[in-house]
This record gives sequence, C-alpha cells and structure tokens, in this order.
Amino acid sequence: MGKNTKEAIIAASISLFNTNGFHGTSVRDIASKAKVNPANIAYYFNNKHGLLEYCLTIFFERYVAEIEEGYERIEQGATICLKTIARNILFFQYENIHLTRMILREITIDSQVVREIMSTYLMKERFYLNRVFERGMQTKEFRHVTPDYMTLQLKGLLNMPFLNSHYMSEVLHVHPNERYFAEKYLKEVDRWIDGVLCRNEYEPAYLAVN
Amino acid sequence: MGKNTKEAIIAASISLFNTNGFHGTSVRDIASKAKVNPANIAYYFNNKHGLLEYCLTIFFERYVAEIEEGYERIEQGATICLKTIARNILFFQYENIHLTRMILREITIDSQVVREIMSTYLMKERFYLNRVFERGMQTKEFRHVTPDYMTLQLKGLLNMPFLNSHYMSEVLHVHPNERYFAEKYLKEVDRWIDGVLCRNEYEPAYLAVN
Amino acid sequence: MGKNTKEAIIAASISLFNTNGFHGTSVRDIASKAKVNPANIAYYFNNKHGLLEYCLTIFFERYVAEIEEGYERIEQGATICLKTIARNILFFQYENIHLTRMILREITIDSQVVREIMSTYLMKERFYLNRVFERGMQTKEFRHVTPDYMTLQLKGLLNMPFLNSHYMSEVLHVHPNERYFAEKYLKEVDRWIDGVLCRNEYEPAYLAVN
Amino acid sequence: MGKNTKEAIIAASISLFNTNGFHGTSVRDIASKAKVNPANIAYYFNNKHGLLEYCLTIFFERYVAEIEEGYERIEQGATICLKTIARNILFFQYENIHLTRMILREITIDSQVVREIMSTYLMKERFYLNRVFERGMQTKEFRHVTPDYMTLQLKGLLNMPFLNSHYMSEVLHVHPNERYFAEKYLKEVDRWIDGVLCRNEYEPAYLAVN
DNA sequence: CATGAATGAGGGTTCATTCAT
DNA sequence: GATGAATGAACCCTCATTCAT
Repeated sequence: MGKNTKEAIIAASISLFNTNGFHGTSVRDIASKAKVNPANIAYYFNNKHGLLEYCLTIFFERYVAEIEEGYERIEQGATICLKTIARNILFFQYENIHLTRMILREITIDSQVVREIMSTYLMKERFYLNRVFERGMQTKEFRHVTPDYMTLQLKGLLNMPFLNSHYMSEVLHVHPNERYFAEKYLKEVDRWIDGVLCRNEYEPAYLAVN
Repeated sequence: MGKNTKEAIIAASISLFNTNGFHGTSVRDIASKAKVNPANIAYYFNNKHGLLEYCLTIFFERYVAEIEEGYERIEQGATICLKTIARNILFFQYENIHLTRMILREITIDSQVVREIMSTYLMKERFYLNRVFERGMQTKEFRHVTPDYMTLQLKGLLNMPFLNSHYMSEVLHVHPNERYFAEKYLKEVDRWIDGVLCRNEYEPAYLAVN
Repeated sequence: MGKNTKEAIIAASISLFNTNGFHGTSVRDIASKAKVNPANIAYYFNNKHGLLEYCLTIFFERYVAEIEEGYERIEQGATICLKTIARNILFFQYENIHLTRMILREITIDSQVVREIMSTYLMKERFYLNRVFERGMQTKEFRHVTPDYMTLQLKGLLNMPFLNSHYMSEVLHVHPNERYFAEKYLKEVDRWIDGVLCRNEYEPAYLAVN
Repeated sequence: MGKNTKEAIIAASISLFNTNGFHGTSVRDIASKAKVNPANIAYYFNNKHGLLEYCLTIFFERYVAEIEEGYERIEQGATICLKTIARNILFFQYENIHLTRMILREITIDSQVVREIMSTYLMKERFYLNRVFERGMQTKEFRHVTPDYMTLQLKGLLNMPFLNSHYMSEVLHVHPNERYFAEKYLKEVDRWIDGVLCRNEYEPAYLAVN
C-alpha cells in the first residue's frame, strides 16, 4: 500500500499547509489527516521539510511546463503567445488552488532551501517571459516596456486571486474555485495585455487564444 | 522605560515575522532581538498572538487612512482620485516594507482573529474603491467594468512587489526598497488605470497626480 | 488604607486557597480578587508563603483558644468538659468554614514551615485532650481507652464535615454551612462521647453542655 | 518496555502527589523520579491532569469494589456487613496509604474533573452504606439514625488516620503504616458501630468479623 | 512497509518576586 | 503605602525525529 500512503500524505499536507501554513502544521496533524503513522513521513520524505520540497518541486515542475507549452506559440506572435501562457498559468493555478496558495505563501519566507528550489524555476519563468516581451517589442506588437516590470505586473495579476481565498469570497464575494471566475478573470488579464502592453489602437478585435 | 520596551518588541517582531513568518518566530527570538525579557511580551500584548493583532491593527489603521485621504479627491474626478489612492497605498507600503510583507503573508492564513480584523478594514477598502469605480463609470471617465474585479487587479498590482522581496531582487534584479522603484512602479500602475480602466483614447496626456 | 489592603488580601487568599489550594492559587489571582497591587503581598507578608503562614497562625491561635476555653470546665467533669471542647471546635470551624477547609487540607502537605507551625499548636491540642481523657478515666466517667486513639477519632469526626464541602452538599445533600447542620452534628459527636467513651449505661439522661 | 515506563510514572506520581500535592508537583519531578523522559507523561496520559484522573480512577474502582465485596454479607446481618465493609476499606487504605492520602486531599479541591469522577464512585458508596443502615434499622439491629450522618461519621473515622500521616507520627506517635495500627484502629471503628449505631445493650459479646 | 515507544529540544506562557518611583 | 515595569526561572506541553520491532 505504499502508493496510497505516500499520496495520502501529500494530499493531507497540501490541505493543511494551505490552511495553517508550513510552520503552523505539525507532522502529527498531517499523519492524522492522512490516517497514517507519523513515522511514514520520515520514511518517504526524510523529514517534514522534505515534504515541503517535494510539493514545491511538483508544483514548479508543472508550472514551468505550462509556460513552456505556451511559449511554443511564439512564432504565432507575441500577443497570442503571452495570452496562451497567461491562460495556461491561470488554469493550472485554478485547478490546483490549494497547492498554489500554499506555495505562493511559503515562498515569501526567507528559507534557504525554498529559495534555492524556487530560484531555479523562477529563473526559467523569467527567461521565457522576457523572450516574449522582447519578441513583442521587436515585432512592434508591444509598446516599449521594461520586461521585468511587466513580469512583475503579470504575476501580480495572476497570483492575486489565489493568495487570499477567504478575502475573495468573504469581502469581494468572488469565488476563485469556480470555473466561471477563471474564465472571466482571464478576460481581464487579456485586457491588461491589450491595454497596457499592446501598442495597437485600443479595443482591437479581441484575439482569440484557442 | 515602558515605551522603549514595547517599541523594541514591535520592531523586532515585525522584522522576524517578516523573515520567518509568525509561526516560524518564537517569542524568545523576538525578546532576544529586542533585548528584553520574554515575559514582557505577555506583559504588553497578553500573548504572542496579541502582538500579531497589534501589528495588524496599526497597519490597517494607517492603510485605510491612506485610502480615505486619497478618497477626498473624489470631486476632482475618479481618475485623479484613484491615482492618488494608488499612490498613497504604494508609498505607504514602500515606507513600511517589512510590516507590509509580513501582513500580506499572514492574512493568507485561515485564522479566526486575523480574519475578523482583516474584514473590518478590507470592507472599508472595498467600499471606497467601489465608490471610485462607480463614480468613474457614471462620469464616463471609466469604461464599464465590474468593480470587484478591478479591485482585485489593482490590489494584485500594488501588493506584488512587496510580497516576494528576495524574488524581486535575486530573480528580477528589481529593488522595491529603493525610492526609484516606487516612483517607477507607480507609473506602471497609472498606465494600468489609463489603459485598462479609462475609456478615453489611449495614451492621453498623462494626468499629473500631485 | 493599609488596614483595608491587608484585610482584603487575607480574605481573598482564604477564599482562593480554599477553592484551588495554595499551590493552585497565584499571587496575581489573590491581588486581583482583593483589587490590590500584587506587590502589596510582598509588602505585608514578605512573600506568598508568609501569607499562608499568617493564615495558619490566626487559625490555630484561635483554635487553641477555643480548646483552652473549654478546658476550663475540667473541674465540672471530663464528659462536660470534652463536650464543651467539641462544641467550641465544631462551631469555631463552622463559623470559619473556608479558612478551616483550607487549613485542614494544607497541613496534609509535607511542608517544612507548615509542619513547624502546626506542631506547636497541635501539641497543645493533644496536651489538653489527653488531660481530659485521663481525668475521665481517673474519675471513672470514661472507659479505659488509649487517649491518642480517642484524639484521632474525635478529630476525624470534627474535621470530616469541613473537608469536602461539595461532597457533603452534592452527594450527601448535607449543608455544613447551615446552622442547623452544626447543631445536629454536635449531637452526633455527643453521642460518640456517650456511646464510645463513657462507661455509664447507654442512653443516659443527656448531659446539657451549656 | 511500555509497561515499565507507565508503571514507573504512576508510582512516582503517587509518591510525589502524596508528598507535595498535585499542584506542587511538576511533570519534570515525576519524570525525574520515574527516570523516564517527561514527554512520556503526555504520551501515556495526555497531560498531567490525565495522570491524576488515572490515579483517581484506579483508586475508586478498587475502593468501590471493596465496599461491594463487603456488601455481599448483607444477609448475615447489618452489623456484620458494616463491620466487614469498614474492615475492607480500612485495610485497602492501609495497603495503599500514599495513594489514599493523595486522593483524599485532592478531592477537596474544587476541580470540575475531579468532582465528576468522584461523584460517580461516591454515589455508589453512599448507596451501599445507606442500604446497610436501612437494613440495620429495619431488623432493629441499629438504633434510629439518619443514614447520611452515619456515613459522614464513618468516613471521618476511616479517613482521618490516612490524611495527616506526619501529624500522626510526630504528634500522636501513632504509625498508620504499621499493621498493628490497622488492627487496633479497626477495633475502635467496631466500637463506634457497637456503641453509637447498635441498639443492643452496651458491651455486647464482640461480633467477630471473619 | 509500517508501527508504537521514546527522546531531547524548544514551544508559549505563568510564576513569585524585585525595585525605582 | 502603593504602583507598574521588568525579570529569570519554571511551568506544562508539543514538536520533529529516531529506532527497534
């Protein structure tokens, strides 16, 4: 039953890290929720931190894959490419909402290990996005911008809905775990690309992504 | 010397909560950094959580004050008003970068107390922003938008730079603790207001805020 | 207001020691209940233990006085004398029910200081009771008994009702803080003296004590 | 080695609770005396209070069993039955002198949990004793008495020797931990039953219990 | 592959007490 | 007489982890 035990631990840890944070969650909590013996965590992940690293890795592995998948459209134009990347990220995060929130929060902690893992992947992210921005500027699709500042804004837009889920639902009455939200919010991000990034006259015929 | 002790505890806790998170910081760490006796934390704030609540309160008290101060410009037009609010928030957060980062992270945890404090202030924030968005739509300054979605985007833009300071500096080579950054980033936010929110033809004569 | 402060501390401490025990009561609890500053306890009684010693002393001072007052009737006969002593103790304890319970419990703890204070007074108690028992045996009022065993039994009878007040009220439905109880229980003790101690034929004409 | 650890903790706690009281004993004291790690107390008994509850339970479980065992003699007559019960209690307490003293003291504290545990068992005790008293009155063995008052006296007599062990030895020079004492004191209790409770002419042929 | 017993370190908090004012 | 600030020690408890089975 090794597979089940390991999977159960991962699922429980994502849920609990998401709710209480890494430091706010004990290995006993995780083991209890996963209905396994606490010693199994050491067995499969060395220690509690190894479990976090595992979660970080599977998240970023797939996160970067989503970006790479979108980047393949670069030849179709920077705008379409960027919109595809944004769409991929948004839906990936929407489909893994708990893991996403947990990761986005944990990487704000100044931990040596977290920083190292994160850097590798986020350097890749930066690399692809920069390439897109530069391509867009080169083809005159985009206005002249500072790529890193654009990355910053784009990430701000894409992460915001997943960081504060109870703020979203209780204050804004917006529910990020509903498909409807993801669809609608994607349009907002597209509008940001069109309105802030693209140089063409405003309100162009919307560029379909699919 | 009560004032000094209390202030020292607050300063130390902001610094440590910022670096290691609330749960990752022990009261002994705080007391040690503040060079006071650990029992003083219980003396002044009842317990560790009371210290967090105190930080939350002073942050949001001033945060909402910044919004209210900007809102007073509502009669000068929604665009100017919103830009002033954005400016106020951005510089307030820039000037309290550690406290801001700590708060932005901590409020993502599902804590009862945090949620209560947060709701009070964030409801006010939503109230004022909604009024501005509605005013702008009424005066035809703004396009037709869903206010809560705009709030979401604006907050995403304004919070992003303060959430991951080492990602900012190590990956993007952008330094949010420098005045230059705040000035430049403000222009980006203004561009978002102009490009995404305002209905007038793109690239207008930039509206000065001050 | 020195008098009030001191009195308030004593009253509060008797109440709290009675309910929670000496170790289960903090000086802050006492100060809070007495509505005085905790430092006053050190001022008036040196430390927390000094407060307990003070309570012990005032209790036993008066306790022994009650015995001595009863012992003065020795010339009227051992039976009358013993009944008077029993009556005095019973009513003294009934009138100081909280203090009594607290003391009776605290003296079961193996504390050096408590032991010393206690010994002094309880040696006196033993002295007087032994004299009464011996006089009774000498005058043939009492059967031949071992005085210390009689002391033990008498004390068992006299202390029992004050030791477990909530057992008394909740299990036995007997209320030791009512005058009626003290009157009735005194008759029981008299019956013990008559039935166990006295040699005369059973059920004698009851000897009035007053 | 789970058995040994648990047993060692129980033995150490009885000894220390007996000497210093529950509140006067720290878990470190207990662990140190038992030569085990302090965390084992939480492991086996949840917390310090759970350890006390455990002691209370094992004490009263056996205490009530002693009473029930004596009650089986009810058909042989109330006097014999009551004497058997008294004998059983006395020897049970004599054989568990430290546990007994600890329990007798702790139940005088107004603790919610203690009260609940206690009530259950002491209600049973009252039930059986009342049945004996009523039977005795019915068969004219006993005089007309108030059962609860008799219970009170009997418990006073049976508990007294175990409550203040150092008073006993240092003041009265009586040693309750010696077999001789228990034998002799039992005769005193029998005399109380004969002299106070039984209606037959005084000084009957002593009823052997065994 | 999984478990329950056991550990040592550290957690937050409360304690009695001191002392300048 | 009385206070509030401050302390250091100790409190109970939980922690992540280890290890024999």
